[in-house]
Amino acid sequence: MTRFQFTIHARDARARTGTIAMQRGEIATPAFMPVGTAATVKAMTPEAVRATGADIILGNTYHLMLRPGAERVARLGGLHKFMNWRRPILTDSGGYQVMSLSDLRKITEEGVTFASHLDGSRHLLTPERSMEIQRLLGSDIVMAFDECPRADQPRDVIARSMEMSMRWAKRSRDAFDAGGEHAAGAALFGIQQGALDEALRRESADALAAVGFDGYAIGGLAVGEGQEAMFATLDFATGQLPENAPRYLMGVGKPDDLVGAVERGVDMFDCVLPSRSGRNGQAFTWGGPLNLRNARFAEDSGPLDERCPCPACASYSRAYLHHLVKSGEILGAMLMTQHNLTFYQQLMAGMRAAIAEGQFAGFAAVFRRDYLALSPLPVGERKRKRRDQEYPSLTL
RNA sequence: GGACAGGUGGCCGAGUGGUUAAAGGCAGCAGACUGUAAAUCUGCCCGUGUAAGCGUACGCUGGUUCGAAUCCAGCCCUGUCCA
Repeated sequence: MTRFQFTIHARDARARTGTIAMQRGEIATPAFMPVGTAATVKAMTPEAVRATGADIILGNTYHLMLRPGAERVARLGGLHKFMNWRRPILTDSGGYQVMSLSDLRKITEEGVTFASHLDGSRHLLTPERSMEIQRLLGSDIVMAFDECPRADQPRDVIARSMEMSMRWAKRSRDAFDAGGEHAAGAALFGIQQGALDEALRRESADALAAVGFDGYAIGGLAVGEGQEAMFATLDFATGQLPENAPRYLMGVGKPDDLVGAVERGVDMFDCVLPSRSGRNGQAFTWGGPLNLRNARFAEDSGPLDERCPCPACASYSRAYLHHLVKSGEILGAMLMTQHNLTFYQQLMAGMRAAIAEGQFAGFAAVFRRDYLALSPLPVGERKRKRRDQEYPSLTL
């Protein structure tokens, strides 16, 4: 029985492609993991999620703890059975909610007390309780409980936060290991912190390596610092982490973020963007993002993306999707999410193939040429220019 | 024919003498979204102008007033009810 095994098949400069083998299935890396916070990838059936090419999805400790409750999920046979996703599930520990719900929580060395965003009830999340919840859910990849701080904090705040997260990482390790049967079959990932600071990232990476984890996540990025700063951090952060374990960049990102991060040695990603943006009318394509609410799509009979194999592109026009999105129809959210998740998986598959063939640099260059355009114009100008090129007859 | 009620910006709808180019919602036009408090949020939305500003505007016409979407008169139109 395969508990957790990461095999690197090929390297191309700093990029790698490989396989994570687990009890519930294999994960091809670099991998993108759709986010299913509340035991559902919103607007998608699990069958449809799998059809996009996803090998693994996320669930969330904080949200499932509040509703329906980890103990209830356990009584119902675990998260996989509950939501009918039989492949691997990674559960975030609740660390992100320490930031995103910062108005509703209080942090101490012991842990974080949340006032539920649902009913105000108080819940103490500690490394130990987070491990217990993730065990009750039946998670395949358990994330250590951390504090994800905002990147714009002073260095000493970031340092203290990181140091506490490292103490919590050790507590997470100990609590996870006490998990008996679950611990024998699941994997535990530690999370590096330290914001944009190389020395703090180094310190964090060393602390995690000393404890020992199955995989290493890079946390605390894509929290408003901008792509340039994020890439500058990844330039040193991936190299600080163990070479033979998967590196997981949490919460990232936009398609061009993924390409740049894989280029810098990242193996795994998760992000709400393809699913949330899909619900909000934005489609990702090889030619860049499109806002399907825009009037220019009202009579565009072509598919979202010529090269996309998803059902939304095979059978429906931009005009129809424009109509569905403008009308607030549920089907619009479904088809847009289906497309975006498929596009993300196609992008990952393309990167994996390019790395295997030693052609990653060329792949990245072509991707950027089409997705971002060559022009060094500011984003707004660049978008306008691309639009003008793509739809000359509809330009106002 | 009569009695009530009412006619406000693309639509619905506040406003009953000055702080009103006129609340709010919808529609429309854009933008944002990165380990999901999100099928969400933000901006614009009479014309012209980069802007200050200027012009026009609350059914129509006239009147009262320093000042009218708001008060008065006549007319036109809509709804409900009675003949």
